[in-house]
Amino acid sequence: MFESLTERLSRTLKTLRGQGRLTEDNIKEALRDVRMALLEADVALPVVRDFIEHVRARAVGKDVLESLTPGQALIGVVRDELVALMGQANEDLQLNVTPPAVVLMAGLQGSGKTTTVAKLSRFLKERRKKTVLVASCDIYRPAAIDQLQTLAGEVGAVFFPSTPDQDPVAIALAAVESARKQFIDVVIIDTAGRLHVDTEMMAEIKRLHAALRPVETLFVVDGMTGQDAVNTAKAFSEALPLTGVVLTKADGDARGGAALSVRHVTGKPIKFLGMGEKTGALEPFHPDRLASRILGMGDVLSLVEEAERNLDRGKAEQLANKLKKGKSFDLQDFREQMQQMRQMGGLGALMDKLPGMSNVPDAVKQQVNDKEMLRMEAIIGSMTPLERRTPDLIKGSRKRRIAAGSGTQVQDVNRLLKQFDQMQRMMKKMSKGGLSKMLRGLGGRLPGRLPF
RNA sequence: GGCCGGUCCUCCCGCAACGAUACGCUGUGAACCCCGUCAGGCCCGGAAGGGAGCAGCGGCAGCAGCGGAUGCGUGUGCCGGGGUCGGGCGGGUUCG
Repeated sequence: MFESLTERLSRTLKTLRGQGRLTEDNIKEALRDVRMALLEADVALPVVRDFIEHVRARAVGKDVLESLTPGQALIGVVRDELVALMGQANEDLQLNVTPPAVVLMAGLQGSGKTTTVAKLSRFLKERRKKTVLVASCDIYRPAAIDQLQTLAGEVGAVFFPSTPDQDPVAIALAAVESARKQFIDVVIIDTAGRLHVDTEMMAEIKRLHAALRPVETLFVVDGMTGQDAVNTAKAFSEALPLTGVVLTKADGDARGGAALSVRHVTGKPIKFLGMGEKTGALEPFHPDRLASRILGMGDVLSLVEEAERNLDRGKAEQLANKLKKGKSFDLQDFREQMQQMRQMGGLGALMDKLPGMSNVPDAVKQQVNDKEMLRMEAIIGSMTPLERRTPDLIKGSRKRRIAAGSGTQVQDVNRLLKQFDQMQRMMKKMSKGGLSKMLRGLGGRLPGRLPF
């Protein structure tokens, strides 16, 4: 995400030269480039102007500490200002009210509202241990109700049924009532979306808001629409007391203008980022982390959190023990590691968060993309348990079978075996040289997995 | 010479024993050149949909162990019944 912005900024800041302290002169050019980068990223003009001004004010006269290049010093300032721009700290949902806490979702059609409802349900359920009830007030599009029902089943939320002939307000009130009776913690109300901001819809959502008095009113907006996203957010925030914004499709947004502008323009914090189609792909919005990420410094913090959450510690230890006993790392282990990696959102998400990855050429990134990994898993999946344990067994006719069964070529199987071989050798070395130390920090294993 | 009884040889029937088999159970099972279901991955399609199909799983063939009917077989049997040619032994009286 935000690749093009990241790329532009890091290039600019890296080339900054000068000595001793930052002066008006030596940062002037750099700031002009930063400004260009931001504008290209579709950040709203007033936002850019303010931002540059702030950076200039703070940067000028700032001493460059020893061992820092002026570029690094400026990065520090830019980073701080980015954080300030996006809202200091992560703003959590306010759920400490008499249950059920009502969350109202608003947004244009196609912004990903219904999906976000599902993602949010899952998020609340898995990470906050809340019970969730969802209801759709989108009476204009019956398919939306069905869609929500399906998604609710997937994420384990209670679905409150509604039909197109009901009044949205009636549905919403009934849903809240039902939740109260069932002692459900959170009620999420999905609303109708329109292609454009129109008064009728605004009236309806105002009615809903007045009737429900929701503790959270979240505005869902498609990050890829850039300036438009900011404008609609502004329109909504004037009509409704929004409590936060959810920026969806952030993974596909190379520029990031919306993420940077929304807060400044509307005064509302971004609370979540939607990072993909899967129901688990919702991240709390951390301005500081995102700022680091944008500047190509990576987001190791999120990465570690993610790892903590997704990696199976038991399995990791099992593997460690196995290796310690002198058993070799086999294809089964190889596969498990790949699966765990995919649970963390795949290589793409991983590399996005690792520092310095913006310097890795795209060609290399593509070489080890997620699709490739999926195929590798498929190849291993086509082997018998015996073959996974004893890869040496795999010769000509077996390779042919495996390739055919996994929809790949024999060369692909060969490549996988070769990669595995390298990995195995590495694991052996590691087990000799204090593997436990390596495994203590789970993060330590990650680089070892990259097959190049 | 004829008669009767055992015996030996031989034949038939039965019984038993053993063997092989049908079958049953349990385990194992062919990586693929076996079947079913086929995750993933693959293919065709704009899509809706189709299709091929590895692993797994469930089976089948195969293999091993256990049980084992009818029927079958047997250089089996201090077994039972019967037949017969002959050998030999014994009995005994009527007959020549």
